[in-house]
Amino acid sequence: MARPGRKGGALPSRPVPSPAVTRLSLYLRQAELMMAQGIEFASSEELGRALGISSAQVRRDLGMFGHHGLRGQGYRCADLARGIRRTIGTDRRWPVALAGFGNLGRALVGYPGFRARGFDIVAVFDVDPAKIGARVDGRLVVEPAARMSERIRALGIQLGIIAVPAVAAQSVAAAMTAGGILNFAPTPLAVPDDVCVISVDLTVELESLVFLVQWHSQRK
Amino acid sequence: MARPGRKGGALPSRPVPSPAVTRLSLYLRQAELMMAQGIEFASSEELGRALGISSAQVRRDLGMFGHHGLRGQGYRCADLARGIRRTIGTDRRWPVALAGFGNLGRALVGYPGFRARGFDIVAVFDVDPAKIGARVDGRLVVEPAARMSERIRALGIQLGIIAVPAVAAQSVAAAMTAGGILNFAPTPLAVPDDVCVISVDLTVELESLVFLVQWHSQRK
DNA sequence: TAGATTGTTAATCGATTAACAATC
DNA sequence: TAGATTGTTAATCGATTAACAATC
Repeated sequence: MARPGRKGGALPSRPVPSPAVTRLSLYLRQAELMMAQGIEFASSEELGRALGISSAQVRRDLGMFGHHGLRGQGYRCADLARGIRRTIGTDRRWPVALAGFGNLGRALVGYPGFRARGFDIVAVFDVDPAKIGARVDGRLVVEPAARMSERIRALGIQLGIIAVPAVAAQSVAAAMTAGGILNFAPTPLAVPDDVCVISVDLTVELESLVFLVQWHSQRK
Repeated sequence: MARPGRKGGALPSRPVPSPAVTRLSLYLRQAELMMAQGIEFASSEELGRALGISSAQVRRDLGMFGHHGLRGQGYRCADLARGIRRTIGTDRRWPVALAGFGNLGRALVGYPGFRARGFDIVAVFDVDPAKIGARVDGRLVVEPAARMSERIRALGIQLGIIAVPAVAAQSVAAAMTAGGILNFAPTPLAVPDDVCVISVDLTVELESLVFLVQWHSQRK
């Protein structure tokens, strides 16, 4: 989603098959959690309660993607998790390229949630000569941004993360010839039609929060 | 959204007055950018084109919050920026508390976009004795998480950021007695009715991206 | 069977778009 | 004035909710 947003606001990317996709990730996580707790079946009511989503919404979302439960019993957590992974496409691992090895880039390389969910950052790029050649996580080396396009092709990478300053983001995006880009730069990105962009804009989120806090306190 | 922010999916938080709020931040940034370029007036068409939003949407969004243009001329960038800041509540600075001084926490403290937009991280907390007492950014010291609640009250802080592991997030949220929480932990948060939560879930975003990439390539 | 819960329909709600009269 | 662009209406589109028959 380019959620102009939720999420984030990317420029040309395609129409999203609805917010249901985002919730699919939440159902997956919840199903995994319940499995780990030894729970075999979860009803739409239980899944929804844990996530703050109505049971009708849960059933509709899951049905929409062909994930079925058993009447009277609910959804088998193991099947549901496996099924959602297949729907999302994370029933295999995805190599990821990262552009920008600043504070945020460093945090993303070390983010445990990515690896645990099937994403491996396998290449890191920066323009800063002082960073190029630096060891990353003990297993990678920061490469020059000028090589990015070539390396992405060579490694068969389809996903990229942009964690560079806003002024550099557009040119980095142009060189990031991947199928999908997760953009953390606070700027809209113009990309070819066949590239999907999801933007995560930290300042926008914090500003939305401030608005909510004020709006909420005024209405009391 | 509690974006779900969008974004994300937070548990009890109130209904959001629509995605228009998120776009307000984008209009603000664009208006500031245009001002910096010496542009006095911007039409809804120009604002929209720069952001990938239709001109009708721009006019409706701005009108909804009482921001008016001049027929035949467009919106005066300076007035628009000032007006949106007032609507959002960022016509003043906001002190922010940060819980969790791991990789992500460190990146957020140094994130230039926050400071530039009126947010000052004025207190940082962690449970790890090895981190407590550490200098942050040359101007702060990591404080013990046990003191968080008390310190937030003493400093009059209304905004908090949670950047701790998922297992710890719920208890941290309970101690974070702020009006609004920006949650980076990949877990739903249950908070009192008068606390707003926006969740930013990095894994969910990357999973949505993978789904989009696949969906997009299948439809060709 | 009785009890529980799905899958799906119809109704509602909300957000977006198209169009154009108003007006600077 | 003529040209441009807003503000707003009505139409459309999409997502959510409520309800319940189907069925395990």
